[in-house]
Amino acid sequence: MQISTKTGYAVRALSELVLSSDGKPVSISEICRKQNLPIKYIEQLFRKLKKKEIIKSIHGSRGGYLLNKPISQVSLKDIMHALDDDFSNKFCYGINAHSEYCTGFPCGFYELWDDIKNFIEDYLDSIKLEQIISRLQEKK
Amino acid sequence: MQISTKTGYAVRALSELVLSSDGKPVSISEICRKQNLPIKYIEQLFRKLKKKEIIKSIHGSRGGYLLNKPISQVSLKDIMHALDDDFSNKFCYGINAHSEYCTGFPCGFYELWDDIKNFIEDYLDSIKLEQIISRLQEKK
DNA sequence: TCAATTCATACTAAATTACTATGTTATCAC
DNA sequence: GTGATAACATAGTAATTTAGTATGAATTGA
Repeated sequence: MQISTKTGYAVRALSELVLSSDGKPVSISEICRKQNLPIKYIEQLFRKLKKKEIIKSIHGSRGGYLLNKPISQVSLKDIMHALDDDFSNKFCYGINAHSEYCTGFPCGFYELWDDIKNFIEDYLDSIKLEQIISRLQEKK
Repeated sequence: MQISTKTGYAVRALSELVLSSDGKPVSISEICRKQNLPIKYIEQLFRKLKKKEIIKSIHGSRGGYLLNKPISQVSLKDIMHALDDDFSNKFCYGINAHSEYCTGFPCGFYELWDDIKNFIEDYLDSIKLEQIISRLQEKK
């Protein structure tokens, strides 16, 4: 029950993308230089974010990435889902299905875990990149 | 960002403890037989729960465990904290402190992660063993 | 043509997780 | 007082996950 380093990196990288972009694509190397992040790892994360259409890319020299949606329409939930393919499934069913110690599905606790998952996902979905960035700017 | 198997096991075991106890201590072997859980693993978890005074134990033959608080005063947060020593610290600071890719503490994102941690912890603290057990009984 | 970029896959070291193994100690029933 | 049944304690371990690195190919602008 914690935010992963991966999610933390993606949020830092996406924020930097937004702040550095003035309509032109921003390269991963620029983002990683400014935010002190591992280039090859962020490349992987950005490809996943692109697959989910959170960002788009431009190939070649002077290429890079651009946000594909308004910052008010990209949530922490979106980002986490993009990075972790079966985010939702893992939440309960992944707890102990396939284990000999699982008492079958759905067990008596299923709805509990499902409610928790939904509550937390709704909350994470309410946190948009827009807010994250304006928090950063307030601090300056 | 998911509930661990460990937490799942502890909730199952504690619920079984409450349901099986009529004032007398319930042994781990009985709990694990009824709930299909690994005895030696649950022993470890119960020792941690005892250290945090969620349960108490009685040694020897006919011994076992008893809840140490009313079911209305044991929350999911309490259980998770008992099982995972530095639950809170891990949440943000553990994201990437000590990593060469951490930009220092507190970084511009610290308050974001901290707010998320607090929100989720408050929510988990609102879920009491009492509710968990009454959910189980509704289903019967 | 070259440099800068994204794209793709495979590999890997370290940490974590979910256990098992091997005991010791305490208490009750007989 | 002996044996069974418990909790208590620590060490080990196999599988998985995490957070990367390595090595390259494909694409495009200057």
